[in-house]
This record gives sequence, structure tokens and C-alpha cells, in this order.
Amino acid sequence: MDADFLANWTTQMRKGLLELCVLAALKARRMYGYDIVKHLSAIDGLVMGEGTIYPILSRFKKDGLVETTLAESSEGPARKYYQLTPRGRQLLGKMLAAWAEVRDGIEAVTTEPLL
Amino acid sequence: MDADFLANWTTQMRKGLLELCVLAALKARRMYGYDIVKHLSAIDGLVMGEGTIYPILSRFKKDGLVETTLAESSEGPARKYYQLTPRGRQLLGKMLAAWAEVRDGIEAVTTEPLL
DNA sequence: CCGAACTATATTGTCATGCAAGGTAGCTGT
DNA sequence: ACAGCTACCTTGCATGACAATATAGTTCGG
Repeated sequence: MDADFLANWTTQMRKGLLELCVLAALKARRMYGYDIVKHLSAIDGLVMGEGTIYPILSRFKKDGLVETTLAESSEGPARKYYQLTPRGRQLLGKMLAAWAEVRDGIEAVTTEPLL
Repeated sequence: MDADFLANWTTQMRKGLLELCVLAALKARRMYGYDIVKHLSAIDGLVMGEGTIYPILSRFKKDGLVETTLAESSEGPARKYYQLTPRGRQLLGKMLAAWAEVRDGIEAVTTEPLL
């Protein structure tokens, strides 16, 4: 089915892009995992589940891009806040540059005039 | 190394996006594999190798998105030209819509004002 | 006429990742 | 007690980019 192809393709398209979004979301403020899911899912095209965010955050921590702080919550278990390290901030800059390049390239191909 | 992380991430980011570019490149005219590589590699951020294009084209053909025509060449082996089927053209439209949605979503996250 | 260089197609294997599914645990209201 | 929400985390699968590799035809210099 077309629907299958499209759903599958959409998954593939998001690879890597979600990492960019998560890092970008942490640029302005610290956030905890569950919150990031809600935050990004509010945006069309960036809907994601918890099984997606936690592996990403673990990777980020392992690679020294973020650090964590535990904080009590009155609405459930303690929240683990993630905040960017200088290294994470620097890498985010490079990723944004690479993203802009690819985005512009795609824009060029998809709007190409007929030859 | 940061360089490793970035290189790896760039690879992941391109997943799916390259398929979009290939379909889009075929929108205006038929092309053969080697030619598509040269064509897209001329654009920064869309550089790709032959080991990438042929699996994509095979998938497209298997899924009925493109059809092929063989044509003699005076500069090497016969060229296998790929052209969009109506189904491929229709799917390209849907993919472009999904792409626009994700692109705009990322734009929103990465340019978010400080709270 | 031999080999280097280029065109062109194709396959195999590795690796990272998105995501569904499942599991644990704390707090709130009935 | 129990349902329902918040919040965290792990396992397993499917997918696709890319490097490496193989094959074969053409062209051109020595």
C-alpha cells in the first residue's frame, strides 16, 4: 500500500532529525524526558513516543552533550532534568549548519525548473 | 571525537531525504543512476555514492514508482533510464507535503524564542 | 594491442537508529 | 483498593545509508 510506503518513509526521514530537535529544545532551558515528548509532539511532524526519547537522551549523556539533575515533583516520580553542556552547545551549532545545508539542497532540487 | 559524531549524525539525517531527492530529480526528466549521482552531488549536502543510488532505484522499481528503459551509450555500457510512473508522481506529492511539515516543525523548534 | 582511466550497473555487509511493546514506580482522586 | 496519570527505562525488530567490492564496456596514449 501507498500508506505503508509513506509511513515507512516518514520514519526514515525523521532519523537524525529528531536528535537535532531534542538538542535544539534544550537550547533555551533544561527539560525532562517526558516533557520533551509533549513539547515536540505539539508540533505537527515531530510527534514522538517515550521509547524514542530515552535512548536519545542516554546517548547524549554518554557522549557528554548533556548533564542531568534530579528534582522532586508533586505530580509523580522525580524528574530527571537534562541540560546542554558546552560541548553539546557547540555540536548543536555544527548540526544546525549541516541541517541548513541539506535543507537548502533539497529546496533546490524540489523546486528545480523544468529543463 | 566530535567529528565522528557529526559524520555519523549527518549520515542518519540523510536517511529518507535522499529518496525524496531522487524522486524529485526524476520529476522533470528521465535519468540513469550514474547521472543522478553526479546531478545531486553537485549540490552541497547531497553528495552520494553509487552504492547508495542503486538500492534506492531498485526499491523504487520494485514498488512501482519508476519504470526503466534501456538505451545505448557511446561512452560505456548501456544506460538504464528511470522515469516516474503516475503512482510515483502521486507519492512524490505526498512526500513533499510530509517534508514541508517536518521542515517547518524543525524551523519552529530551532528558532524558538527564549522563554 | 595493452593497460590505464572512465562510464555504468549491481551486490554484500556493517552499523545506527526510530519505534512498538513491555516493565517499574510514584502520586491523586474515588 | 483501584483506576489513571506522570515519569522513567529496556528489549527487539525493521529499515536504510554507505563503504567495499565485483563486473563489464569504451576510449585513448604509448
